[in-house]
Amino acid sequence: MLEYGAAKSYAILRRKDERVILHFDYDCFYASVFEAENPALKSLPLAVQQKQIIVTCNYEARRRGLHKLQLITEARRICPEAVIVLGEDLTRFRDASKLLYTLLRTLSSSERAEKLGFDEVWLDVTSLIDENLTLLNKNDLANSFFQLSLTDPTLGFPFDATVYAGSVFPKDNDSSLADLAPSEQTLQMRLLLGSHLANYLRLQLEEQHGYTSTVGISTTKLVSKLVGNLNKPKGQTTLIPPYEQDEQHESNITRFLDTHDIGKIPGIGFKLAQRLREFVLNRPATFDAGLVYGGTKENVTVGQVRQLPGLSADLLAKVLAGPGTPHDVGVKVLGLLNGIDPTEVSQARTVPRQISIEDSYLRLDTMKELMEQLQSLSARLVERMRIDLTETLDSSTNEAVSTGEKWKWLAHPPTLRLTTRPRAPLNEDGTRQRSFKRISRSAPTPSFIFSQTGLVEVLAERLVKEALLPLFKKLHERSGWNLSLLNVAVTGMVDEGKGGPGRDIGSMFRAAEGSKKELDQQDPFNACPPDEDDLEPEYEEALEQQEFSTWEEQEEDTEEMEYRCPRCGVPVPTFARVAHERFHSYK
DNA sequence: ACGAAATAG
DNA sequence: CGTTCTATTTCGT
Repeated sequence: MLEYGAAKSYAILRRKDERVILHFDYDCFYASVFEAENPALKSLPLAVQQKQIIVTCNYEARRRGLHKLQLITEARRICPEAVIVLGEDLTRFRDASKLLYTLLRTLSSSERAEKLGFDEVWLDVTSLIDENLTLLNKNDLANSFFQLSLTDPTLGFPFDATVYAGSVFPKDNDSSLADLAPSEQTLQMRLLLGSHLANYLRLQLEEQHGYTSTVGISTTKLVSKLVGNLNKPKGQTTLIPPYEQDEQHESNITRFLDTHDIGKIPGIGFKLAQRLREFVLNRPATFDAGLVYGGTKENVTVGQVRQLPGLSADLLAKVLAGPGTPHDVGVKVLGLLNGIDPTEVSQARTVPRQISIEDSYLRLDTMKELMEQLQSLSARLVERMRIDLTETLDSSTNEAVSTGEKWKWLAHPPTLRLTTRPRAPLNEDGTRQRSFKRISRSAPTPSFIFSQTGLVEVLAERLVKEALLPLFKKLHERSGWNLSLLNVAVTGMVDEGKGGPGRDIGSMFRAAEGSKKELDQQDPFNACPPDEDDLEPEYEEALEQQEFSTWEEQEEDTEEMEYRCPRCGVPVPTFARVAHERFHSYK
């Protein structure tokens, strides 16, 4: 954790490129979901509509002049033969997103798999890459085999380790491997392995579920996400070394980032970009309204900011200061400009942190209409909670029989929140404020909404009366409200039944991929494996799930062939492999 | 803990 | 660029 050299008032940035991170972006995701449901659509121009706009369209439609955020009327005029489907119900997208995410997480055995929206996933595949680095036969790199599993050496794919899979940046790569410093050569090999893993995973997404994707491969979330954009759709790009700048080489990271508009950098949003542009251009804020699609705008690049004389974290902190700005923006942004991003790919969660349902209105100013809308939003919220926060109980288990319950809550959100956006709030003096800001109030979540017997509609009605109306009164004590938005949310969910390591399927994978160094330091003479009776109850469930999710691809191999643990050499029967791995992973 | 703000798809 | 409907993180209190 030494990305930033320690210093009081200024920070010295240091590269740290010890990870391999893949960033997946599913191509025109919404359109692909409809194509997966109905493959006949693949050859047709297909667009997905929400309200009055095309939110995305397939590449056949793009060839005919359709594009994102296009008005339906315009789309119809330009391409009357286009198939336009409604995509306002997000359920199918949420389901497809989960399916693909599960495949990526399972195949890469990655503890760290982070979703952004429905169509992006980061994988930190460092452990898997480093394992495979040690398995390479340097005398026959062209005929390498990438092992996806520590326990099953046959699970994986052959590949040619003398070349990258897919595209690289920079293309005109003139520096040969031998020119690079040893650390850069290692990085080169790790990224090369990453490119082949990415290629394999893209193939699996397409073969198993029919989705094409675009991938970026590098050492940080920042760069992996940006570099993927160079070859889309259905492509992948690896940002190749050198990453570190020295006398002979310019850093490819800097070379790549410097041409980007400042606002294109993830983490530099609208506000920060505006302040940076203003600072570089040395003139008051530039307007940002009224731009036509594809129109020009003030272009300030990462390179322009990065190369400003006297630039420091302190200077950036002063430039970027404002209400709500994080205190470490200076260091963070200076890092981003230099392609340094220590942000970890976060662990897979079993439940989201919050669920919210909202709707917007042209006018909402009567109590009757308010009650109806709160009722509708509440019902949708309870439905979503039952989908996203529960796990269906197997009717054959004891638990279901003893409790008579149909499902188990995976989380109990402690907080209920009501948010509104007043359209023209009336002050005491009768003047009008123009604001699109949201205001909210929250309260403890009433426990009755976790009822398994209550009808959604009934629970929703009670939620409105007992919890939401009091919150609404807190928000709008004075009369004369007129709302343009209502939002009802439950927040603060934490993964339950996940008290410590080894208590969920995710950490089983994590354990199985734990760092090689640690595993090698285990005492090889320890007795193993432990009796199944000694395992925690969660083990059985985890074993079943793991078998299902990682071993189902094997077509044969149902024979009892003897398998010896690669760590300690003891024979381990198939059914006990997970337990055995676990034994090694925890001291 | 609560409410707002910033960022992102 | 905007908007809509989300979701996450972080700030100040």
